[in-house]
Formats: sequence, structure tokens, C-alpha cells
Amino acid sequence: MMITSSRFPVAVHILALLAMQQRSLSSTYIAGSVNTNPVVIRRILHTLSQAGLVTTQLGSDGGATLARSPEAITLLEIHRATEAGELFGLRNSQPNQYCPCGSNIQPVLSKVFHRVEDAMQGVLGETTLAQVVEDIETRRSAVK
Amino acid sequence: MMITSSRFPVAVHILALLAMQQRSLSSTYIAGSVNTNPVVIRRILHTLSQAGLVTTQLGSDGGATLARSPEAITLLEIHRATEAGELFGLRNSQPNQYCPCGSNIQPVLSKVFHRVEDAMQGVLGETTLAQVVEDIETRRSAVK
DNA sequence: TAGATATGTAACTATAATGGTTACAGAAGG
DNA sequence: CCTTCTGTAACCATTATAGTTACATATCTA
Repeated sequence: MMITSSRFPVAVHILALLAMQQRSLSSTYIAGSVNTNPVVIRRILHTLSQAGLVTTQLGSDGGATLARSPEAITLLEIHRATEAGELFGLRNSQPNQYCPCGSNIQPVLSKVFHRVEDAMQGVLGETTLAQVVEDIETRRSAVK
Repeated sequence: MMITSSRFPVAVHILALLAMQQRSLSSTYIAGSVNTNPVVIRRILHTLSQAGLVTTQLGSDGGATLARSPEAITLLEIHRATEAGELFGLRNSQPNQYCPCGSNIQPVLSKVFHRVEDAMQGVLGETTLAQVVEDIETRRSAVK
């Protein structure tokens, strides 16, 4: 199974688009770039808004804008906003508590899972939206 | 979303049990420790067998045994055997190729995802089954 | 050789997450 | 007022997961 749903990649896409265009964009416009339904975009924008990463404006000529500069937004924040719960987890299994292995395996695994999660968050935390946009711009000029 | 299905944690549980008991165990016995159905255990044992981590024996007095010493089995191998596909991925989204952002976002994200995956695999690769068993034994004596 | 005990594996089911879709209420601007 | 947005509910199809029953087949032992 893959780590993430499509929400995280789509959220990065949305924010990169907002950073590149530097203006208010409607969910319909963004959906055109992502190639999905506007409601899917609005749902993600809502969670990004709650996380303080974008501000949205109701009404005619409304839409979404970045709430902060791209340099001040890390992929870790975006990931935390869009992917709920623990990344690595034990789900609902309840091993036999009368077995020497079953009664101790879960805390031991949790420790390993935390180390894995820390490693992942390290990488995401040191990558900013500005770097993503820069990479996109570099590819644009390279391809041309 | 969580990173793994329950297959990976259950596989580690199975292998730790085999390492601790140092004898052939039946799927029914293992299922008693994991607290699930024997067929679920057999399915996971099958993939572990294909990965060369256990050997299984048909017939009466059959069962599974470790194919290698616990020191020579890393959690990364177990994870690769039990969780198919990429850890971090882009699923099936196809952004608008006529958009400057949409046409470049995926390779840029892939690069980030690879860094994340490398970091995670680093942690899993340096953790052995022997260490997991040792942690379990330590907890056993501590609780007593 | 017969019976007991295993694995191997197909088939079915329930459950949950995901993402796409329609529909509509309400806000904001011209 | 009318148009253009967001916010949000409701519904559906798809997919992954894991639990379950059932049975063929292999192997050991008496």
C-alpha cells in the first residue's frame, strides 16, 4: 500500500500553482490544472485553510490565495494538514496477551515505527514549497 | 492514511515468534498468538516463503521455520516482501499537461518522494529481526 | 494402508477509505 | 438582481483489506 492518498500530492500541486500565479484562483481553475472535480479541490482547500496555509474568499471574484510566503511553508506542514492520523501504525490488532511475543510485540514495533516516521518527517520538514516551485521553474526552462 | 496494512506488523510478529521458539510452528498456533484466522497467517507465510525468509513443510507435523538467522533478516526485507509497490507514490493522477505547473509537478514530487523513501528504508534496513527479539526479551524481564 | 494433521488456495463476504459527482444554500461584487 | 464564487451534504463506484468456509493435496505415524 502506498503511504499517501492523492490528497497530499494534490495539495502540493494547488499550493505550487498559487505560488506561481500569485493571484486568487477559483476551485474550477485549479481543478483544470489538477484534472479533477472542483469539489475535490474545495475539500482540500478547506483543510489547507484550517491549517493556515491558504485564505479563501467567498462570493463573486472569490477564490484562494497563499496565506504565507512559499519559503515559510514546508511539505511537512502540508502533509500533516492533508493526511490524517499516524503514518505508520498498528491498526486494531490485539495480539494474545498471554503469549510472550504477543504481549510485547506492539510497543517494540511502535518504537521502530516512530524512528521511521521521524526520518520521513525530517525530509519533508526541510523541503519548502519555494524549493518545489523553483524545481518546477527549472524544469520549465530546461524543457523549452 | 496509514503507511502499511497489517501484513507488515503481522509478518514481523510471525518471524519474531519463530525466532523465539526456534522450532516449527503451525499456522493455527501462530494465529493464536497474533489473534487472527490461520488462513491469514498462511497467506503471509506464503509471501515470506517466496522471499526466502521462512521455509514451510507440508503434511502432518508440518509448519514454518525461519530460513535464516534473525541477525541476517532486516525489517526492510520483511517490508518489501509483505507490502507491494512503492511506499510513497503519485497514484493515477494525470495533471493538465498544458499547464506550466501541471506538466512539471509530478517529476518534482517524485524526486522528493524518493528522498523520503530512502530515509525510511534506511531505518528499516538497519533494524534486524534479532534486535526486535532482543527488545521483546528485554521487555519480558522488565515487566516480570 | 488408513487416519490424522498440515499447507495451499479458491471463493465469498463485510468493512472502510477514497475520490468523483450532483445539488443547492449562502456570500460577495457589479 | 444576477452572476460567480465557496461551503457542504449526499450519494455512488472502485479498491484494498482481512476474515471466513471449504476442500484438494501432502506427509507422518500407527
